[in-house]
Amino acid sequence: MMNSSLLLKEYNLKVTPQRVAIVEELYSNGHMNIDELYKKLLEKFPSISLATIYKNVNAMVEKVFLNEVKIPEAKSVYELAKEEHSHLVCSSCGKIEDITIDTSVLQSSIKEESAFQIQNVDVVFSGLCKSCQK
Amino acid sequence: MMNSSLLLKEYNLKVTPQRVAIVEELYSNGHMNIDELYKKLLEKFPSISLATIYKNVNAMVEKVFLNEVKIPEAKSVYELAKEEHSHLVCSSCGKIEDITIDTSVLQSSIKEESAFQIQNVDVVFSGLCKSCQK
DNA sequence: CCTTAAAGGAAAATTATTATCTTCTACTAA
DNA sequence: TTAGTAGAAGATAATAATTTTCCTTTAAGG
Repeated sequence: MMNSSLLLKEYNLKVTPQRVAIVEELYSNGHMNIDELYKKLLEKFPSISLATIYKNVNAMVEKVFLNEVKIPEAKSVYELAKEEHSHLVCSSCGKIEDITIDTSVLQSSIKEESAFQIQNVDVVFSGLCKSCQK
Repeated sequence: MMNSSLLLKEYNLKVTPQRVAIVEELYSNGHMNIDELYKKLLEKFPSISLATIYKNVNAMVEKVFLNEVKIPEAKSVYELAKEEHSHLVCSSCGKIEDITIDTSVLQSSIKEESAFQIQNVDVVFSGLCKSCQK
């Protein structure tokens, strides 16, 4: 269970039923693209507009309440912001999982090779999930 | 210097002046998005169509002659396929650099945490390039 | 050369995203 | 509580991005 309204308020987002639904969908599904969100919300709000999805997702990404995750050969998905983590994507069924890995190892190797001042690391693993391995 | 024609042939892509130009632009610029490619090629081929860029880039990606690189908060860029490597992106000026890192460290930590069978890892570092640090 | 499969270009068709406008609703301050 | 208001929703149009179609041209092999 989660308190979506409270969360939205903390991020200075006005609480509306549509926004609450977006948050709850993402909470229970983990990662969804625009289309999936739209189709899901249509069930609850038969007259919801796709523009509403776009506007809200964009607003939430602005506030860093949601993160956009870019996946190789697939549409971007969105997730509720949380501690830093990486992603596992099944190249067969598309399933996405979170995984926590230690990226500090990488950071240090960068320092030696490049003059970049690193602020962030995005890691996406592609492979086969358990059920697609068979 | 490089032999674009030969390369194209090796990938079973018919050699046309437009394709040669795409390869040579990518060879000298490293990473370009569709728009940048289009604008550059327009200089050489004033009547080139944007569809030609799309069709060729897609064809080359299919043949795994080009790779699409998805960058956070930016358009995808394309690069000539080569040994596995990661990317550094300057969040200020957009500059993109290649970097070789050892991702095997990550792979092993996955094995412990997840049932995924990893095939590939994409890593994108975001930060400030040397000249944007000042 | 000649033939042919495939590429280029123009334009149309799709798809994705954003903007505009009106109506409605969540929040604030009296 | 209620009235006022900023901002959200919905409908629709507009714009942008990408793909497809169709016809003409061209690269490559015989």
